Amino acid sequence: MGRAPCCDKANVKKGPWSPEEDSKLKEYIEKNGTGGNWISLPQKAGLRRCGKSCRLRWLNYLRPNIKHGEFSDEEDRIICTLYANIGSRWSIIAAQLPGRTDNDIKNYWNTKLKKKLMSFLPQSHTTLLPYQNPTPYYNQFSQPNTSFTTNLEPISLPFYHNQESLLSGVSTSTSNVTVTSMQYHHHHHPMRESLAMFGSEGSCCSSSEGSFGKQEEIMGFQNLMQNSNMINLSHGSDVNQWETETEKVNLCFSQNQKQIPSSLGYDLEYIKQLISSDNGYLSIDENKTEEKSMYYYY
DNA sequence: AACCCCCGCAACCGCGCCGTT
DNA sequence: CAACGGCGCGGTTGCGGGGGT
Repeated sequence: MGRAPCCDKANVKKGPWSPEEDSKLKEYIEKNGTGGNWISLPQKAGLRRCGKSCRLRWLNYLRPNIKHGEFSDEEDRIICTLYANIGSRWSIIAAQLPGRTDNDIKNYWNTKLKKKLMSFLPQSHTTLLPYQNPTPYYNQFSQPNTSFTTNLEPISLPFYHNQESLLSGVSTSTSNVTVTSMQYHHHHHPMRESLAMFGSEGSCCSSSEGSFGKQEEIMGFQNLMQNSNMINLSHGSDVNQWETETEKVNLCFSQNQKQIPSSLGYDLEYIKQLISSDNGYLSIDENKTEEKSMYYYY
């Protein structure tokens, strides 16, 4: 019992777009807009294409102000910073890079940037990563949360799907920008899941048959970021800022009528040790209570 | 010159969410 | 409140071009 196909696959052209198809689509949308209905658009525009295909072609290639070509160092830095914090949420990352599409960034990351970065990653950073049973310590009723600061220009993460699912707030503190986001629980959340891995004994992994899966990659990447000078993920040591963060997170939770799990189960000391080691990037203030630390990451 | 392999990118696909009925 | 249709997202695929042998 699969989902019904979105279009008549038999009568729909697939594969690369011809210049004629491009101009038909462009002309139609420039004249009429998308009409809020991609499914019926191809027929109206005289195209034998699936609506989804038209949408993709328009968004990734035909719409105005699309930037193609080399990514700048600044763009690299933004991509790396955001990937380290939110993972492969390409649409959100793309929203911070005017003219770039999520597809572009995804391809760029997978083919070039990741390799570039991993070439900086010492072997030890991939082998010492504690990969243990990724038992989720959050439960389905908890709203995962991540909070981080960067030295980037202020950015505002877009509300995602709906406000109950994702709350985001941006506040500035001196030269730093603090971002608090809550993401709906179905989506992968690298920080949450990375931390969830730390906690328990156990050896089996149900999520990936490979020896170095997605989460390890992100963890390794976060380690790399911490140990390089590419970005500074340090949290401000300002207590007021911390309080603001906590309030913000609490606000998010109260707005959602959600409960923070009473016992998250991971070894906080270990995490602290890990994160605050080396040159102190992504450091956690020793004065912060365990409870606050939990709020901070969840 | 011919073949093979690798890489990059455009496009496809499946799934989850949301709004509407 | 459930069913349905449409949209958007992230992962994956496959084609074409370029470099190496």
